[in-house]
Order: sequence, then structure tokens, then C-alpha cells
Amino acid sequence: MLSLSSTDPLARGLGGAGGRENNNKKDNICWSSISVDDSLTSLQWLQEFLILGANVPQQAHQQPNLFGQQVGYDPASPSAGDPSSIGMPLTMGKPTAAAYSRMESLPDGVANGHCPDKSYDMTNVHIKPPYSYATLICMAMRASKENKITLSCIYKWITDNFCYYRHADPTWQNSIRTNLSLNKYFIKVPRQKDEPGKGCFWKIDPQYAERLLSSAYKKTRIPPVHINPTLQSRLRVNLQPQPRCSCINSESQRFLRDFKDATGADQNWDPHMAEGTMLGSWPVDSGRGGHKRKQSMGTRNRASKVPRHFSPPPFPVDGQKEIGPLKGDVDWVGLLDSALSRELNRESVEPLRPIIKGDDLTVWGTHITPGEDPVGTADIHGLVETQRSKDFDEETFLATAFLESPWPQEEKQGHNNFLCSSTVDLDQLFDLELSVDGDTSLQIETLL
DNA sequence: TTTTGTTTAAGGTATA
DNA sequence: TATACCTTAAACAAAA
Repeated sequence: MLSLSSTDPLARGLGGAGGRENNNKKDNICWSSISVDDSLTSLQWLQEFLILGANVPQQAHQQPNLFGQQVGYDPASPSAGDPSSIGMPLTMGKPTAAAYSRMESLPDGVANGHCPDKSYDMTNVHIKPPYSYATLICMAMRASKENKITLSCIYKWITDNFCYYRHADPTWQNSIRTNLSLNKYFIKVPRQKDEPGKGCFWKIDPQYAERLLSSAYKKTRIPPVHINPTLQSRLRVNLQPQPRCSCINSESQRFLRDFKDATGADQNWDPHMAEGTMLGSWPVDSGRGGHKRKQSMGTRNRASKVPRHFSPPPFPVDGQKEIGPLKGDVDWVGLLDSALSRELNRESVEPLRPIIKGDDLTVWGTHITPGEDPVGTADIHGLVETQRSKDFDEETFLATAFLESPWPQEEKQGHNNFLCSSTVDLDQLFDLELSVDGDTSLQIETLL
């Protein structure tokens, strides 16, 4: 009955980019003059990218955000004409615990107990967010006030919150779809007959939602961060301090400082080293592979592929900062309370109508035939718990719990598509994560 | 025609 | 070295 197999949807379904629509949309991507080496193992383009990034003049189409940073857009970029992407409120985010755990360690302990790349900048269009696609989907779902979300809204949420995907080759959307189909965390909810629109809704399987909540905060992890030694030296040369905060106005600086003080973030963190870490350490993403793919993928067209960690600038580099205001204040207790209770409460109000794929379910590689006692299913859940799932649980929960509390404007809207305009402050979310072993954890445990 | 959803195959990395 | 995990790519079908 129990069978852990490599065909586990989770294992297979966290993928990235690809698909036929790639061909349809490639032309929308405005690549810079940088030529991308077919071999992703080549760092030549990275060097060019770093050099280019330091010299690109500021462009028009810029607007300040809350932090006073200039927001730049490439008129030719896919989202340039998308009002939702202009002035998009964006906040800095942090990679997940699971992602941290898979990073290499920085030899000199730069992080000092803090995760260097917790500073992952959601506005960075060059570095792929260190969140798995499954996590991104979960984030989007959690951000939804409704307990279901359409594919298009998932796209929208991701592009709204991660500049990388806003400008990246849209093939990542194929991976999102693949993930939704293969990942057992996600279940499909068909539209009502009177609900117009395309496609089904998707939601987090309440079974896993519950487990996500119950398993959260049980483990503290000080992520090892390691920089590739070879690149480290190169990056020390190439990575000059970037003017990422140079244009922040005083009010915004105070806001940011207060926020960081409150959350205890970034106290021992060197942003430049952190960026170097992000660039230099190979396994930055929550996954483990795919970013040093060989040409042996056959005849596949590699030219348009977006490197996992280093994306050639699709538009002038100074347009990489697209930060907007944070939305609302954060009531941590309320957030957590909401996060911990909502998913469970939902199910008592709105029964699920999941679509079972095929004749059986697969739970962590365990096939469950229809008609089996649900209790037995739950037992199986317990039996087949793996570290992998814990990582994902933590990653997902920590990355999404924060999103549970709707923003004020979303409450006003109160309809399914609010998510299409919602953004979140993942920075806060991951600051929460960092506080797990501190006082916050006690509060969380109390809530639990 | 485009979007959405499913499925298969294969490569890279981490780990036991 | 084998295996697991994750990512990427692509083909195809169905629906809007």
C-alpha cells in the first residue's frame, strides 16, 4: 500500500518553465543586447551582466515608491503596458527556510545566524526568487481572500509580487500549470455553472493546509549559506555596492528601520555579501537542479531559457527596482490567528469539491484507492511524512501565513479577483520566520 | 486562437 | 553510485 515513488507529484511537479506557449510569447520579451551563452554553466554573461548593471543610466518610466526608490520600466517589456505592473506595490521578500536549507554555507559566516538571502529582493528582475513554484502557488492561494484562485490570478499574483517573473520568459507559467496538476497540495475546484470565466479554481488541499499549520514552527533552522569559492572572489570584484537604498527618502528609511527593528531583521547582514551569495552559490533556489543544464537537452531551444538564478537583463538594469508601498499595517497576532484558523474554518463552511485525478489519490507517493477510510488516509499521512514535506510545509506556511490577512482594499472589494491586485510584504513574513526561535515562537505556540 | 490542464521525459544536484 | 528531489521542456487535448 505504501509506496514512495519518484513519480510523486510533488517531486515532479515543482517545475519551472517550458511549454508551447513559450513559442507564442517569446517575442514579447525584450532582451538586452547581452548574448546569452547557450551553456548556462558559462559565467561570461554574468560578468557582462554585472558590468552592464553598474553602468546603465536611469531611464524614463520611473516612479518613486514608498521607499523613494525609482521604479523603472522598459516600455518594451511584457508588462510595460500592463497597468497592474506599473507602480506595482512591491516589497522585498526573503527566501524560504527550505530554500535556505539547501544553500551552501558562506565560509566566513556572513549570515551570523541570519539568512543572507532573506533579503531577496522581490523587485530584482535578475535573480529568480528562491521559492519553488509550489510555494509561489501556495502564496498566491494564501493571499487570496477566497479559498480558491484561478490560474490567471496565480499568474497575476506572482508577477505582481516578483519582478523577476514579470520580465522573465513566460514559460514559467507552464511550470505553474504543471505544478498545479501534479502537486497533490493543490486541488481543482470546478466553476459553478453560473460562474463565467475560463478554467477551474484551484485551492490548497485542506488536508495539507491543516498539516501545514500543525507542523509549522516546530523547527528552527539556521540556514547554512555558502558561496561558491570561485565566484566569491569574482563577485567581490564585480559586486560594487549598488545604489539600492541610496535614493530612499528619510521617511521611508525611518519606516524601513522601524520595521526591521521590530522584526529583528538584517541586523547582522551585509546586503552586498548577501547578493554575492545569491549570485555565487549554485543552489540558491528551493530546488536542487536545473540551472546548470547541459546542452544535451537535445534540440531544445535554449536561447530563450531563463537561468534559474541569473537572468540576463530583459531590459536596462536600472529598471530592476520596482518597489511600491507596503499595504497596511501588520497585526502579527491577528495575522497568525487568521492564518492558523482560516483554512480549517473554511472547510466547515464550504465543502470541497475536489476533482480526483484518475481513480486514486497519491499522498506522498502513497496511492489511496477510493472508498478507503479517510481516517486511514490520515494515518498514511502521518506514516509517510518526510523531511521533504516538512521543508515544504515550513516553506509554504511561513511564506503564506502572513498572507492570510486581507489588505483593507481587498476587504472592500470582497470578490474573487481581489488577488489580481494584491501584493504582500514577504519581507515581514520571513522576518517572522527568523523570529521563530525567539519570543515570537512562544506567541505562536500560544496561538496554536 | 488562446488559455488551461494533463502527461511524459529528461537533466542537474543533493544525499544516503 | 544509486536514489530522491526538483526543474525544465514539450506535446497534446479540452475549453473558452
